[in-house]
Amino acid sequence: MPVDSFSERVIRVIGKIPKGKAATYGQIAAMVYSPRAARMVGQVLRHLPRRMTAPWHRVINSKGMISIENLNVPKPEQARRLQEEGIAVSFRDGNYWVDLKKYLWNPK
DNA sequence: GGTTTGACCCTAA
DNA sequence: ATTAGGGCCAAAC
Repeated sequence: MPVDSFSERVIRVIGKIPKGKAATYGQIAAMVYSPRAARMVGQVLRHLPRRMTAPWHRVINSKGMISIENLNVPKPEQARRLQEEGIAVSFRDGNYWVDLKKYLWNPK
């Protein structure tokens, strides 16, 4: 029996993000019925196994910035993965940015 | 068990 | 417009 843990729900929701779109942490938190647990979403991804095929790279913060740093996965890799999906990523002030107006996932 | 910790977000100054 | 501070809540310790 699979446990209906917060982590499982988060991973499940991330798997639904369509290619070429991006979602924010807060957005995902809201979708798992814990609108204030945005930070937790990041905590889940922090412990994500490397073999995970889930599109974790489509998750960014509310400003459209890639928040990753000094973890097992470097920022440039996430930026490149997004670009490969057709998402424009710009580099500003030492960080990568995505235009949320264009690429934010609009779930139903 | 309690305490600490964040891939964050929102508000106020 | 930018910056600073506090809240959040589940997982890790």
